[in-house]
Amino acid sequence: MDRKQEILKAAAKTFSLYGYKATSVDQIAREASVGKGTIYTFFANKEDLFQAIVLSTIEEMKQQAVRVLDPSATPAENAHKALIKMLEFRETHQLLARLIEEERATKSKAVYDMMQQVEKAIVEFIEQRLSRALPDLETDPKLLAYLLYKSYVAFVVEWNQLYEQPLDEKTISQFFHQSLFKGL
Amino acid sequence: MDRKQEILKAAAKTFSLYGYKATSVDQIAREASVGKGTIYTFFANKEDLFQAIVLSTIEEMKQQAVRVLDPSATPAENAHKALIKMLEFRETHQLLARLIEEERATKSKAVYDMMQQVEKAIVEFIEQRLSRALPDLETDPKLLAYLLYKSYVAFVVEWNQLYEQPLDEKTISQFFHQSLFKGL
DNA sequence: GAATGACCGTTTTGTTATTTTGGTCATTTT
DNA sequence: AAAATGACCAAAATAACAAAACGGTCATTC
Repeated sequence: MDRKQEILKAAAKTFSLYGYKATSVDQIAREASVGKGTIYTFFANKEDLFQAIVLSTIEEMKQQAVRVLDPSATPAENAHKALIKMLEFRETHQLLARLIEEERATKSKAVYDMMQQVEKAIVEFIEQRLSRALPDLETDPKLLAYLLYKSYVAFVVEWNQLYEQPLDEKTISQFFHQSLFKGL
Repeated sequence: MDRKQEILKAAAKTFSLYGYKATSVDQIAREASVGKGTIYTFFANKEDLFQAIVLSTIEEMKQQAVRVLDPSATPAENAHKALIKMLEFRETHQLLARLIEEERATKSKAVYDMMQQVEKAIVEFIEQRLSRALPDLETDPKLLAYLLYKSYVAFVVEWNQLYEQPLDEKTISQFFHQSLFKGL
């Protein structure tokens, strides 16, 4: 395996384990069995390397979302499935889960920026699927995708932060079909 | 004016000016021209006093929301008006604006809890208006109110955190009538 | 020419001394 | 007698400083 891939692998591992800030470039170099200077021949700086890791994680997430799509299902059902899968990925994937935790605990600009990229990727994915499946929609697909994403986060992730009584997934999907997806 | 009101007035003023954590009980006592001990004859502790201030602020917000309702308007239009007004209040009112800032900058449990109460109050207000205006709704009004609140926050407050291109209020209200309010 | 680690200025962390804080309660004021 | 008060206390926050760790560079090595 070439050195760049070795570095990427080591960085993904250590970032996932300790988070962005708590991982030192020395640590990554040691894990990759590479001199520290070598890292800087492939990446401009620590954040640039971080960016590369996050980008490939986003690709992985999108692939998982594609895999869950069903050509025979309605656009609404596919949007639902894709969103649920991506939100699950966001909370399950070692790196992303670690970054969410790190963002809450500290207030690192770098981590915040990366999580924002993840958000944008999800919205963009939904938007593209939406405008492909429903080409002559009167509403702006970007606004619609953003609304769907924010609504899913609100119900799947944030509901429990505000209310004791948890919300099971059946209730959520039923409610969404009664409200959000009504006009779709 | 009696001492309790004097204390409440002083606390509201200093909390609004310096935030919760940066305001000391001594400071409030001085501002209220009252001995520190007197404060503790009316309130169990600093947070209890804070709570009282926030509760009355919430009442003020709800009153402003009621004032904006129009009996001859549709339930959707009234929900829209009330939400816009309450979100505006949240960002305009000295105390709440200060607390939002404080919550972002530090991670104080007390401030977080209070802002959560504000959120709950907004959702509850919308829920009550909704079930009064539309008594035989097939969807749970609490879920609907929560969806509306979260959607308005997403578009009115959070959109600019993710995208450069700002969203004018006309576009937002038009979009909501095409999507969220379609089934209402 | 690619890889390296000793090296550098800066930032973060650990430590201790000092100050400020929320809350109490014996005393004073009404 | 009841309400008000501020000196007082343990605990928490802050300041000041030393020491360690950090991201990034670059002369040297491979």
